[in-house]
Amino acid sequence: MSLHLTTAEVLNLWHDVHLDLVRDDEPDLSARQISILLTIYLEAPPHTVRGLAARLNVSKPVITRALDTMGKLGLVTRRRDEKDRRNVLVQRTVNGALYVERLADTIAHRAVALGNER
Amino acid sequence: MSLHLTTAEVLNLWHDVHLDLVRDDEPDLSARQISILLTIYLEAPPHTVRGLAARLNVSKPVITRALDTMGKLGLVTRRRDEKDRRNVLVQRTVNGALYVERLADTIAHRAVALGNER
DNA sequence: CTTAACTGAAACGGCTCCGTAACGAGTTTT
DNA sequence: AAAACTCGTTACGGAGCCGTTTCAGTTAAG
Repeated sequence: MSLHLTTAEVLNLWHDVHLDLVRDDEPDLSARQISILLTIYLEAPPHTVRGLAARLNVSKPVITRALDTMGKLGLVTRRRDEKDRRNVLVQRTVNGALYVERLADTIAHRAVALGNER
Repeated sequence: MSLHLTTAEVLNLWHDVHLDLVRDDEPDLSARQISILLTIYLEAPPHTVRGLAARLNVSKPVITRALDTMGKLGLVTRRRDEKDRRNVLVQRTVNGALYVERLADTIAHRAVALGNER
């Protein structure tokens, strides 16, 4: 996939993808959860609670709770850092990778559809 | 703005924009609210509760509540349809238009930043 | 004119998330 | 060894959103 996109088209892309996300049966993640998930899957590890909180400019409990929720959904896992046992390392999972991949597919599909309209 | 975007870059765009949305002080809209808002501002009127519910594949109370919330935020307004007083017509506001415009700016800015990385 | 159909809103109980403050475990400092 | 510090979690009251059901107002059909 490789596309030209204008400002108006990017807004349409935002609209279309959100429409798809709402329409499917999967639970909608909040903006914060999406940010956390994509940070974990797109940026280089290690990822700690404190680091994620600073990166998103939110409090640590927000991260803890989001990890709780996404952990139940199987999207991420936590593990103690043996080097410094105060830290918790947030790790990727197969399910999480699949989720991100599906999101990418949804976006790509909608982007291509937009491109074809012209 | 006019850019080439690969699949991986679109995913990064999703990440970056959500990061911006989380970091600013404005209240984060849910995926459903975003869908409703953009449907109202991008698609041709008239927009009714029933129509929006069908378009998003959700129940009518979901729309009613989202309109309540976004109404308080000044993003949309409701008005009775005088032709058929059962209907409620959802209308755009100046504040809502500004919100959508700012969203477009955020996306565009991040997209351009992505393009410059290459 | 009465009845049926349709629209959007309100009511209810349940679940999630929020922000703040406190806490236990682990580490570093003195 | 004790104090100070750091990290992530838990506790608490409050707010928002959810799905379902119920309702009042309006229109169309018999």
